[in-house]
Amino acid sequence: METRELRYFVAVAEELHFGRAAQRLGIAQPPLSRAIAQLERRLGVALLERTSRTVALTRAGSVLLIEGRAALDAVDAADRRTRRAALATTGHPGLVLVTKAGASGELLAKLLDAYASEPDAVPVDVLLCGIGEQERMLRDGRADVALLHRPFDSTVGLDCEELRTEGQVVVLPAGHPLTAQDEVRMADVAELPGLPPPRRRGPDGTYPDGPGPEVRDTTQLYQLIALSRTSAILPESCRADLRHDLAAVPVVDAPRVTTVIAWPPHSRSLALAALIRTATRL
Amino acid sequence: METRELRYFVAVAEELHFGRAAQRLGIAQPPLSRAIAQLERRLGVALLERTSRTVALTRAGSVLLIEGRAALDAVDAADRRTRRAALATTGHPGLVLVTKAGASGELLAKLLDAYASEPDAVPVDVLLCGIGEQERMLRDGRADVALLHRPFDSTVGLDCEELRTEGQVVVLPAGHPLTAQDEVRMADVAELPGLPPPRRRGPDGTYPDGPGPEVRDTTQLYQLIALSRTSAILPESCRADLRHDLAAVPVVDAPRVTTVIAWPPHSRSLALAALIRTATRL
DNA sequence: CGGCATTGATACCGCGCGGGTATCCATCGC
DNA sequence: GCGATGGATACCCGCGCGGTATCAATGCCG
Repeated sequence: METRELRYFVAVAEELHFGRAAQRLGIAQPPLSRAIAQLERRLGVALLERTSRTVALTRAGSVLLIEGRAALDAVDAADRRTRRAALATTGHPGLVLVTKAGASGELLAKLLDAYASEPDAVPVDVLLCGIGEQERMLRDGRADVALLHRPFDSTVGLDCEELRTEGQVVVLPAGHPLTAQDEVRMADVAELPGLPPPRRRGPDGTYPDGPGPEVRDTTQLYQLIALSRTSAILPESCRADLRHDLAAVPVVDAPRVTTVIAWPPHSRSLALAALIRTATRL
Repeated sequence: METRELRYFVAVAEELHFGRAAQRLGIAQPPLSRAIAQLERRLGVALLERTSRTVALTRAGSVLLIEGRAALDAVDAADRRTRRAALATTGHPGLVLVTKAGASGELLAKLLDAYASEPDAVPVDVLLCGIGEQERMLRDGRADVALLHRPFDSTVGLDCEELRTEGQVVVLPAGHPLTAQDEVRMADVAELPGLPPPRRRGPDGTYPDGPGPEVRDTTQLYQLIALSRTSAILPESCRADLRHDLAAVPVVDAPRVTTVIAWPPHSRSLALAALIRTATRL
């Protein structure tokens, strides 16, 4: 099976439309039809149900969609990491660390500081990305290592080490009545009048339904809280860089959040190993 | 990057010889030289150092060897799992479970029994393989789920659940002086005169150096112990199916062994989920 | 119920690329 | 210095990928 065939199939399976898929791939529709037919012939498996008006996935097709995406990510990762390894010999870049924008700020700063003072440290690029994108970044080679937060992020298919766990706080507009208390419980903040919980983008790029505002990153979130449009439950370390017009109150019975450092399972890079060692010794 | 190019490169990188690699791939040597040159040109990266007498990997080449193998495994997995999914609709096979030959016998039997009596169970093929091969089987799609034993097997890059932990025993020829004791310590069995520890095949297919015999599976091992050529430290559950001419003595300070059920991280199969649920409830 | 738009499949064509053979050139061993 | 070894180069052929034109089946509309 060639990656070209996989790319073609994934495009059709995602669009469920040969014309649009062909457009997305930058080829004409007939060669695409032919390529899919040939793939099915070679596999000896029907992947799509076509009714000349509509296209649907068979059971085998769904399997190939999932597995094919993973395989394409692995190929992309091979490409990117090879290119980066070549640059590394000639000098500059080193590791790419990815984390959620606006999370674990001081932990990250401490880690980068400690690592930079190691004898054979290499430059570390920091990449900030949206919620749930880190795993993909690691899998397709855009990043080498990530800071994740359990239980929010899944560490499925990754190697990881725990760095620390912390409680959570509810972040409210300064002056909100609840800020007078020194602690609250989940029940107290589950349904705050006028402050519905924000809706975050899911892994599929869509937002769940509900009354709260859609948020993409922490800056947006803070601004919306300052405007009294929403509230949020966040790890207590967020207090370190909270805006002056926000206040945080510990939520004693919120699930504890574990910050982990995670990396793709087969990495053999010495620089990565040193960074991880530094992180676990913090 | 096409899988054909990856296969070609991996062959050359493993053989470090264009002629032999071409032979292995079933093509002539010149097209192979060209394909590698083209791959290097497209990546913009030197992968091999050629000196017209010898071939060596560059740093980038080593990265591509590791990452490329993983990517090819992922593509193979997509192929195999798709084929199997198609068969599943028409009837017979279901899940493939892989474990080390001769380990966790009764646990496996209990698991298969319990699962078979579930309402919507599918047939489970059991595959036995050598030490350290299971991870590869899961990654390239030859198996769906495995029983592994920590700390011996690595669960890197896999999802898993712990099933049970147990102590270890030293297995000796019946009548050996130590079998008179009801327990021993690691120090007592570290260097048994005349019974050097067996040498097991490593992940790269080679055996470490040392005085002990090479063993590939448990049957061989038992036979060699019965012949007083070696001894072994094994999980205590091995006592259930020990030959009559062997004896086991608990080793009180040996590391405890954890049996885990492991599967590739992105599986979405309902049958697999049911099997795992059954396993964790045992 | 007939015309039209939509959408996937088929027919056919041209060229680029992968693979083959023959050969060259550099290096090593004697 | 000569042959053997091993990778690169030159050249040719045929398959296969991608393109255009067209067909065929289905759903929508009047």
